[in-house]
This record gives sequence, structure tokens and C-alpha cells, in this order.
Amino acid sequence: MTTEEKIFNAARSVFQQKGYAGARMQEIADEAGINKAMLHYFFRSKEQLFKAVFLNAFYQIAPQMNEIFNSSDSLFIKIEKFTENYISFVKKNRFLPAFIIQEMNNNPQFVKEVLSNEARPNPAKLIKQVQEEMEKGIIKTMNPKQLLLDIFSMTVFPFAAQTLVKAILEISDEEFEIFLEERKKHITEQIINAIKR
Amino acid sequence: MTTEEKIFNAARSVFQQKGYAGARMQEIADEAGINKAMLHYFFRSKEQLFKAVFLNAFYQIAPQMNEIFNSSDSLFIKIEKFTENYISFVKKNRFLPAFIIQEMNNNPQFVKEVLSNEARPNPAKLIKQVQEEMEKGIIKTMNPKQLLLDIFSMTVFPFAAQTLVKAILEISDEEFEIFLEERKKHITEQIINAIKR
DNA sequence: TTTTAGTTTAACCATTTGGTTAACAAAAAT
DNA sequence: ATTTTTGTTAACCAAATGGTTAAACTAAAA
Repeated sequence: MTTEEKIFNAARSVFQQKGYAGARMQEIADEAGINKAMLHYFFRSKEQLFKAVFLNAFYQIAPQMNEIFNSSDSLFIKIEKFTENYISFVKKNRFLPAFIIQEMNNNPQFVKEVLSNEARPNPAKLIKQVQEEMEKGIIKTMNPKQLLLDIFSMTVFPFAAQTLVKAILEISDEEFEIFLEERKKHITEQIINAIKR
Repeated sequence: MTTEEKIFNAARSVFQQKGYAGARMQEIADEAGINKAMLHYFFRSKEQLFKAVFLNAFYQIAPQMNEIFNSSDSLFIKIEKFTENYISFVKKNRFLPAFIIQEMNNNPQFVKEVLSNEARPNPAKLIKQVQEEMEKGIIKTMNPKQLLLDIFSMTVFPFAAQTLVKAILEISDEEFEIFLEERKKHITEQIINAIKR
């Protein structure tokens, strides 16, 4: 692993757990096991290092989503694939959703920069598909964006609000693993039951 | 308004928008229109001031929830009341959910402290009620905690991930207001359609 | 009218923090 | 073999930041 990679990995770990404002350059250097000056040698500033980490995180999730959004599967299959895919991925990157959401809320100016890229999550095609299936009478009529937000909410929220959710529902760390696995199927069933005619 | 109140309000505003790590004592003083020393005079330290704000925020939401959780209404009515109530409240306190979630993730040690209070959101009774309605055959059988998390997710997530949601679904600030109003009924319908036999 | 207790401010302080510099080492290019 | 480029470190710096202090001010109590 090159020094630059060491730095990037350490930065990802620290930024994702403490956020931009809470992260310390020294801590990143320590975790990477290198001198603090190297951070600036490779990434110039805290802001640029953060940007690298943030964009990487974002563009790691987005393409996966778009692949499903834009595939030729039926809506029901897409919902199933999305929950399955997303939960499996985020299980391996536990802090990602909370991190992205937190930093987008704290630095709304990022939004434009991040979403100008072609790799942004773009549900346009999926929305069109939902509308078509409504017109065909396959599913109930509703605002497609509300439906999309339902799926998104049910899938992402348990990770984004992890600490709170575990505490309120009194779920231990081990139980949470099982709970998430169970949730893949649960979300799919709930959504399909809710919208099918 | 007393100086202490001015400080508290300013602190709430700054902490909720920037989080603990991103907030600056000087900024809070400026927003309160008073000298920085007053913050320490009344609240001793940044940490204590933050704690006051955070606990206040938390205990503002929790009792409302419990009131609904523990009422004698039927499940369907409770769901309706919860979404209606929560969305209306949070519309007036836009940064609350993201703030609470962010700080609980960043300082998990808070969890014990916050949730030891009797004012914590406690869905135990609601879970029992769900189980009973399942046994009676009124609603489909499923893990009650999954169902609770569904309701919670669909209601809270749009606020917690506000910036992201608006950006991805391409909803303007004004449209978002209407969208949220529409969402009250939408969530209720979706959930009830999903679980009713 | 004088105490006294609480309130407010400007100036100050110590530490933290992001960032820089200059010397040095190792590798690449000549 | 020697120069040049790249990588690495320790020491340092200026600004920011949470916190303190001592003096001034205010209003109510004595």
C-alpha cells in the first residue's frame, strides 16, 4: 500500500466516524502511521483531502443504484434488487450513509458540486417506469417520488440513524445484523403489498 | 427574554445547524448578541451548553411520541396520528432530526445518558399492541420491530436526509413543503395497505 | 445612601489545529 | 557516478478556539 493510499484510507475512516469538523489532521496521520506533513504533501489541505474522501464515498454508491434504476427489470424485481444490494453493500461500509447525509446537511454547497457529475443517483428512468406501471393498472396510483422516497427511507434510515434505532428498539449489535438481513425481504414485501392492485 | 434564554436559543440554532464539533462559541455569542464570557458564566463549558441543547431537543420530541404510542387508539389511528403529528412538529424544527441523529452517531456515549430518562421514546406498549392485532388476524404477521422501523423511517428520513432527498428527487424548497404535507397521508396509506389482511 | 449580589465586558491566556519549512533520504533520470 | 526528482521527518508558525480574569456596571436589598 502506497503512502497516499494509507493516508486516504485513514482519512476515510476518521472523516466517516467524526465528520469534517470533528476530524483532526493529526489523528488521520497517526492512523495512517505517517508524518502529518505528508497529508499536505499529497492532498494540500484538509478540505481537499475531505473532498477526495467524500466524492469517493458518494461515487461508490451511486453507480450501483443507477445500474438497478436503469435496468430492464420489472419494478418488483428492481425493488428486491435494490434493497438486497444496498443493505449488503452498506453492511460492509457501516458509516457511509450517515456520513454522506451529515456532510450534505452541514455543507449544502457540496450538493451542486457532487450532483453535477454523471455518476449521481438519477432515478428519472425509474420514475417513468413507475408511472407506466400505474397507467397499466399494475400498481396503485400515487406520486412516484413518494414511492421512491419510501423505498429509500426504509432502506437507508436504519443505517443513517443506527445508534438511535438500536437504542429505541432495544436491538443489540448482534441482533442488528440478523435484523438487517431479515429487513431485505421485509422491505420488498411491505412495498409490494402496499402498491400492488 | 433573559440573557440565559438568548444564549440557549442561539446555541440551539448554531448547534443544530453545525453540530457540536462545527459550532463555535464565538458564533453563538454573536448570534445571541452578547459577550462570549456570558456563555461560560451561565453554562460553564461548551460541552454543558451542548448537553442542555441536546437534551432539550430530545425531550421535546419524545413525550409527543409516547403519548401516541401509549394511547388507547387502534393501530391504524396511531399510525395516522404519528405521521401527522411528527411531520407537523418537525416542519417547525427543521434541523432537529438530523441534529439528534448526527450527534448520537458521533457521540454514542450520549445514548445511555439520554435514554436513561423516563422521557425516552418507548414503543414497548405499541409493539405489544401490534402483536395482539396480528394474533387477532387484523393485520399480517411480521416482526413488529420491522414495522415500527418502517413507520419511523418513512416519517423521519425525509427530514434527516433533507438536502440529499431534495437533490436526488429534484424537489425545490417550495415543492418540498407541499410534498411533506402530501406525505402525511401517503405514509399512512402505504403502511396500512402493506399490513392489512 | 451604602452594601451587596448578580451581570456584563474587554483583555488576556493556554492549547489546539491546519499548515509550512528546511533538512535529509531514497529513488530515478542523466 | 552524479544530478534531479520524489518522498519523509522534526521543528516550527500563525490563527483559531475554548476558557479565564479582573474590573466595571446595574439594580435591588439593607
